Amino acid sequence: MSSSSHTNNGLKKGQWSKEEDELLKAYVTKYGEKNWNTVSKNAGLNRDGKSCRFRWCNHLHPKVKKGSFSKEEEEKVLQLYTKFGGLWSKMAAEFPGRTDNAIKNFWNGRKKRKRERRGLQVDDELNCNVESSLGGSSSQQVDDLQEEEFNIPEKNENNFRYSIGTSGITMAMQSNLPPLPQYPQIPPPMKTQCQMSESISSYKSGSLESMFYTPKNLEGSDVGRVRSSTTNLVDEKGKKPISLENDVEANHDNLMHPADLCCFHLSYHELMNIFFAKCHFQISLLVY
DNA sequence: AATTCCTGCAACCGCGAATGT
DNA sequence: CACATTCGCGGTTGCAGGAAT
Repeated sequence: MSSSSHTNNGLKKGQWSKEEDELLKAYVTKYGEKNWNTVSKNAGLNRDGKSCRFRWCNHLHPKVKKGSFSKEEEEKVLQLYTKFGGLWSKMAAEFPGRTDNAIKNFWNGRKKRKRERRGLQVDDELNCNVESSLGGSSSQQVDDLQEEEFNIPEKNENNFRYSIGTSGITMAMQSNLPPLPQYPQIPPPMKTQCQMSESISSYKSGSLESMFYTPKNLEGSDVGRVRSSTTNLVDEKGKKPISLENDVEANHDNLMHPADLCCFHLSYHELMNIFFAKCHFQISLLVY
C-alpha cells in the first residue's frame, strides 16, 4: 500500500494527510455523518466515500480512543468476545472509545501470535488425540503455551502436567497419581440431550474445553470413538468440521453452555481435581 | 551500524443489508 | 416491485517503526 497510490478512477488511496483530515473533520462537524459519497465530493477530498467514513469513524471521531489496550481493556475484550464472538461492531457498541476495527486488530494480533508460537495447523486442532497427550510432544506444546500465555507455575510436577490455553485446559495425568482428595458427594450425573454413554472420567487426558464448551453436534455421539483416537467435531448439519479453537471463536452459537455439562457422565473427582488445581482461573480464560 | 524480523494498526476490499427512487 | 445506491461489517493486506541479531 503506497501513500501516493490511486484507484483506477483517480481517487486517492493510502495514508491520509493532515490536510485531508482537517477537510474531513470540518465538513463532518458542519454537515454531519451521512451520505459519505457527497462528503468526499463536497469537502474537496479526492477520496472514496467509504474511505472517508472509515477515516472519520476510526480516527477522527472525537470519541475514538487511541493507544494500546490496557490490562482492563484486554479483559473487557475477552468478556465481550465470550458474549458476541467475532461480532466486532457489537463488541464496539459496548466498548466506549474503541472501534470495531481496533478491537478486531487487537484480537487478531493476539491470535496470530499465539498460533505462530504454537506452530499448529488448523487441521491439528480438529484432532483431540487423547492418547497423544500422554506421549510427550504435545505436552511440551501445552507447556510452552502455558508459560507464554499465562505463566502458570507448575504444581506437583511429577504427577500432573496441565495447561490452560486456546483450546482449553489440557491435562495429562501420569501413572503415579496421589489419592484424590475427598469432596462432598454430588448426585449422579443426569443424562440429557447428548446421552454420552460412558464416563468421560475414564480418559487419561484430554481437552477440558470439550467438557465445558461442547459442540452440540459431536459426530456419532460415540464416546468410544472419541476415546480411541480422534474427536471429529462438526457443525449443526454434521458436515462442516469445527476446530477446537473455532468452537468458541467462530461457532459460538453452536456451543453448549457450561451449565449443560450434566449431559456428560463426568467424573466429579476429575472436575474437582482440575478446579482445585487451577481455581484462580476463570472459566472465561478457556476461550482466550 | 546495518540488516532482518516482528508487531501494531491503518486502510482496502468484497459482500450483504438497508434505503432510496 | 425492481433496480440502484449507500452503508456497515468482517476479512485481509501491507506499511511503518521498533526490537533483535
